[in-house]
Amino acid sequence: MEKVRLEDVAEHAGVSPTTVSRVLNNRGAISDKTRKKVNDAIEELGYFPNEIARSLYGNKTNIIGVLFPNVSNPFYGEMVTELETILSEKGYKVLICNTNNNPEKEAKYLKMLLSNQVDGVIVGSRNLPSDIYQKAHLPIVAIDRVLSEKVPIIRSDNYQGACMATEYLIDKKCKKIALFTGSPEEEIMRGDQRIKGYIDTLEKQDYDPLILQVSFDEDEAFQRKRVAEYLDAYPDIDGAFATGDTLAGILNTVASSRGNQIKIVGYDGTDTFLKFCGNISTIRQPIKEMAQVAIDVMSGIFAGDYHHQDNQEFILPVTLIESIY
Amino acid sequence: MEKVRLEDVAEHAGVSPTTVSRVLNNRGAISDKTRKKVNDAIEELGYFPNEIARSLYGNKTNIIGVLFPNVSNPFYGEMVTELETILSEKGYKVLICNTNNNPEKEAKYLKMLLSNQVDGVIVGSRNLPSDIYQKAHLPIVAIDRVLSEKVPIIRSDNYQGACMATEYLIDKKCKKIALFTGSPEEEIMRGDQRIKGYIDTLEKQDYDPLILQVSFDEDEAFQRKRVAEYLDAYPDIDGAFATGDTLAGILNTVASSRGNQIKIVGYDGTDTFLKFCGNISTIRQPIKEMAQVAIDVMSGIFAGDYHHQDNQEFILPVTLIESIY
DNA sequence: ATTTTTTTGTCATTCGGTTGACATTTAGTG
DNA sequence: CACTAAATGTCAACCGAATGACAAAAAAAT
Repeated sequence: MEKVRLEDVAEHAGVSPTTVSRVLNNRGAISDKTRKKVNDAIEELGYFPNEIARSLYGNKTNIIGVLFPNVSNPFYGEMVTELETILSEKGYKVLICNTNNNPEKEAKYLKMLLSNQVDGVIVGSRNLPSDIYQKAHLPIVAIDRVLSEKVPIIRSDNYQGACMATEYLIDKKCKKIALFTGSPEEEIMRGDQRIKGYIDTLEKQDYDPLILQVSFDEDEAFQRKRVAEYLDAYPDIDGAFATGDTLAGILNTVASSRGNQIKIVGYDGTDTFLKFCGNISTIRQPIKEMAQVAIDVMSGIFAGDYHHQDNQEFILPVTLIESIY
Repeated sequence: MEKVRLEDVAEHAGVSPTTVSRVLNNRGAISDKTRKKVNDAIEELGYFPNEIARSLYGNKTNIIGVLFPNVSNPFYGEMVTELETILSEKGYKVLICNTNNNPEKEAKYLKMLLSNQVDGVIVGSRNLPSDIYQKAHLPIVAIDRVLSEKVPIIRSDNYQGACMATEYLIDKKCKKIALFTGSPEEEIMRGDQRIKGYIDTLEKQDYDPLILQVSFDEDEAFQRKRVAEYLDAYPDIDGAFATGDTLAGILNTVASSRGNQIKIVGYDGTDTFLKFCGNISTIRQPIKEMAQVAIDVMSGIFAGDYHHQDNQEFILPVTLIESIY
């Protein structure tokens, strides 16, 4: 069973290749009769145009590269799902890349995407020196990441979300509100917005901030141990804002197993988290909306009606999801 | 900034296009001096070969299509991550498709993948009449799905897993062990292996099975309500096997909020679930290993050393992960 | 029947790179 | 210096389709 080509269709339909092409692309004048002949032949032979050849000629692949740390993380998984769903409806295909936040991998992937002539890239990963992205000279949008001044960013309102979470804990009469984060020291120093929102809100009300770090790089057992140590060291903690739902989940497991009564607010609010942990409150990022905006912005770049202002940001509002029980 | 082509590299390096091609593909005899000249030119111009053109000529795209219901589901998300990681190391790229178990979407995606000349397809979705996959005439492997007799299946030992889960609950002295499933009626009838394992194990020990259905298609609030109704209707339930972790999570939330003491065992054991819900036991499918086998099988098909036996199955063992606390 | 239109065919070129055949130049050896 | 071997260059065909120009045939209009 050989591959069916346009030429085969032409022969089978008793017309010229050009005519088949005209039917396929709705070009020129074609009688209903021939159109039917051609379509029948396509049907009978099970022909479908070779997109590779089309891409080559047209200098457009309709492929979008999607560069994220890890689709197995529900936040990225849901983001990629939303992106893919919207893009697919627009006739785009999605090449997926899991960088694991590894700079070499990221560079390799970016090069791969360029070699494959993708029409654009959506990046939710980080770590590459910004000039690499600038040199790429390709429509790029970033999700919650600063890539370079030239790359527009779509993100949710991290600062506002952190404030909401912290205020919520204060409202709930928590006396000692800790922050649990997986971010590395340098990021905390650099002024992560979620941490900033937490600190600002607390200080405004004369609470003392307490920042506890639980490295993402360690395995789960170690993270549990670390959390337990913190709870031992600060037994008066009765409220906690975790800057990610994963950490909120771990914290919840550890605290409840020890009988600690701690009100927890997580961050992300993925469907997965809501299903798995319905009893933990969280700040929900509007993933679907972010995906939509990312694609709108990229479409704008395609259309050329995007004026390269530097440091463009699209910030979407977050919502507090209170645990039901 | 125009696109850099092989020809431009040749000109810049002062050699012929053929020589550049020879360097790129390690073909023929080339002196170290020219090789360096060419590589320098490549570097200076920031050239990378157009994979589209290569694919066209070579009749091979090195793209694998990956067809799953939904990457936002942690099981599929982790599966896709593992697949992508392994494939990427082998020089393959991954086109991702979220079918949502929608037959039309699935058909559309399959056609798209064929148009894009993918070298193979890995399917974790279902629902298409098997002849469509047979007609596709392309290397295909399925994950936990029967596509047709011709398509090899990689899955974990669902029956054994269900037995382990049920036995565990019996060991833990549960008296009334219910099964919660999201599978539709017809699938239950058809003899889902997880359900069968549950029933067989119970009956062997003279327990009465109790199968409770919570539709996947409903939203979360509705699922909670449904679960609560079940717990009202059967207040003596003290053990539960949920055929998916999502359901286990919901069940856990509802039960603990009502003060019901129920031992729960879920199914899948994704990293996400283990992190979010460390206090629920589950049956872990060896996702990484399944991904590896799927790719090995596909490589076998590529290499032609795969003899088309019908109904080939690769069944991997599962493990029980007991909640830590 | 003749003139217009409308359809369809022919042909060459393009997209960017690969490859094989063959010619030619350069380098290495005795 | 002659002779062989290694290194490059030239050229054309190819992968599968798209497209523009032009010619030819068929259908519709006068």
